[in-house]
Amino acid sequence: MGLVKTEMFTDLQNEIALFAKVFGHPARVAILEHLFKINACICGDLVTEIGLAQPTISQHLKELKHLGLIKGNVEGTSVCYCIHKENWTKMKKIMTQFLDQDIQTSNCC
Amino acid sequence: MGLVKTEMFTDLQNEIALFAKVFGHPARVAILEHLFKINACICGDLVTEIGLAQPTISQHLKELKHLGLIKGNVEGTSVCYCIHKENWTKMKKIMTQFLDQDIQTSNCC
DNA sequence: CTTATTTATCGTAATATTGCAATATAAAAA
DNA sequence: TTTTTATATTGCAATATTACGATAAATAAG
Repeated sequence: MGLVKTEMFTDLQNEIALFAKVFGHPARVAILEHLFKINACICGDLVTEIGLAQPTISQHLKELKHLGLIKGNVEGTSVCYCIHKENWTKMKKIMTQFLDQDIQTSNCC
Repeated sequence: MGLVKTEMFTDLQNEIALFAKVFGHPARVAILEHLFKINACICGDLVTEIGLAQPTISQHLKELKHLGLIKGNVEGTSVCYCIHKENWTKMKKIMTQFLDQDIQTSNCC
């Protein structure tokens, strides 16, 4: 099928999965790391920085933007992208809570 | 293509993406949450707990096990699964470092 | 040994993702 | 206005993922 049955899960579980999915590609990880490193917003430099074709980068940027993790600012012919701080912080809270679940002493294994 | 060009990225970027990808499905999020909640290891109860078919759950468990995040213990005809603590902690460190990148004041956006 | 029980594997259909060439769009420069 | 530059969109081929029925494998129970 290739079709996720989202209706079987809680909103939070689906939200965690959506955030995780967007981090599930190294190009998007690289894009985000670069946006963090180059504090000043970067546009098409990402195409040369990452090694992928321009349409591919554009598509990855679109997904990151769609989830609200980055924002883009049109500057002439180019577009300046940067991290959407508030949304990043919100996302971080959700993901950290998931990762930080208490590991108690287990009975088996 | 549907083919990720992993060779263009660092080992760390690929590792982050792999961990994130496994969290990118709500069923696997639900499985992990349940394993954390039910401290004692759980086997096929996951099939009834989550609503998916047995082969589907088995497949998701396999992926989690393959990444080392859970381990399974055979107990008679059933298998007891639980969180692999050490590996979970290692993973958490890597993911947290990624999520905790410093957000400096940006120039645009 | 035979039969249940539980989990894993195989095979396959439906859908999603990735990557890029070609092309469209939009704004700046000439 | 025409041309250049930068980015987005479209269309498509290759591959990956998801889900599950059928079935295998392995152990327990009778």
